[in-house]
Amino acid sequence: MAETKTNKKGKILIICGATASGKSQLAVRCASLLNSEIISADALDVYRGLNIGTAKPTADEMHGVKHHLFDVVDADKTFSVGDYKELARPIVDNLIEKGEIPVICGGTGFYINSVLYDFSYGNSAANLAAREKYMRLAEEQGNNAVFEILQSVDSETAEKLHPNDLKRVVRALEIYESGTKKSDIKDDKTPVYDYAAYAIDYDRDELYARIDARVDKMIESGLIGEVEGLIKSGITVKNQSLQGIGYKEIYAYLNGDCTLTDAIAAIKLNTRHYAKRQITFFKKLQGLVWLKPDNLDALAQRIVNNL
RNA sequence: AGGGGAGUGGCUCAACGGUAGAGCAGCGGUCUCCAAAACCGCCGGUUGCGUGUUCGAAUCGCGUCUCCCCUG
Repeated sequence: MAETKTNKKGKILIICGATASGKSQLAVRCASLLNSEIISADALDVYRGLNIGTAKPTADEMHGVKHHLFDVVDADKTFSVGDYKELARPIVDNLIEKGEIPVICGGTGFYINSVLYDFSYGNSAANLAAREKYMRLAEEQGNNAVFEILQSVDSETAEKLHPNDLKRVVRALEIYESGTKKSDIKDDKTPVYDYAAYAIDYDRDELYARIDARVDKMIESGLIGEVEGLIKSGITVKNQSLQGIGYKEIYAYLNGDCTLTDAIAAIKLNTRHYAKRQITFFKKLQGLVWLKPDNLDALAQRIVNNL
């Protein structure tokens, strides 16, 4: 008998934070020291063919550490948290079973949460038909019309949402149509794993400067060609993959909607906004330690020693 | 040098006699299957400078500085 009282499944290391803060490099060093593997938690790294714009680590930068969840779907496919959770959990569990400490590294907090917690996400997968129906209604009669429907079927959820937050209002309706109410969900908010989480905390100015520099480097490295290639293979802005920062702007440029200068400026700006949202999101992660920038090897050593 | 136009929050612009509005940027936040997405909120100007007219000027006059265009 003597099952340990803890209900946690094991220990994992999370390296998260804003884009361009050095997560990937730090994670590789940690995984190296731990002799473990990295699981990416990034909404765009999962796509094949998106390399430069996503700043995916090169084989060289991986230092022989095994990386998971890169290039697992084609660029014309849709992908969402549910898919992510389904792919990530088994990998994490396998590593734990082997006695290793999996290193989850990424900037998509929403995805990280999906492995950390047992959220049920409304107990219903995306219902495209319903989604389309309500989106059309919103277009024809306005956001409020859709919001009012939600108020009538699930007022509790409606109270928490702003009428203009169409995506969530529609999703709540989608859940309602599947037979449950979003407000009926009572998920346990206890982490499934025992975890340690770190992020590198650059001063805002410095982070923004790093972002600008990285965007310029992406252009130099051939981001435009990468987007051209995707377009040639039939990918369009309608595909999630091309809606990523760096991709949609270059697409607009190639489409003649703006100058290259404008496109580059837009990529930088959107990336800064994105970084800010990431920081806001991660502030909610319990126990996250914000590290002051330092030599990455030293930081990794400290992190590992504290595990 | 002469003629014309413009100077308003970090940027682009609105108000054209009744004590200055907006978009963008910036900052904060939300987030349970599109999350590199979507959404919400907040701060910030006394209007180049000086002077005059007026009960009252960003708005009118004069002077001055700066910028742009045209002519030479």
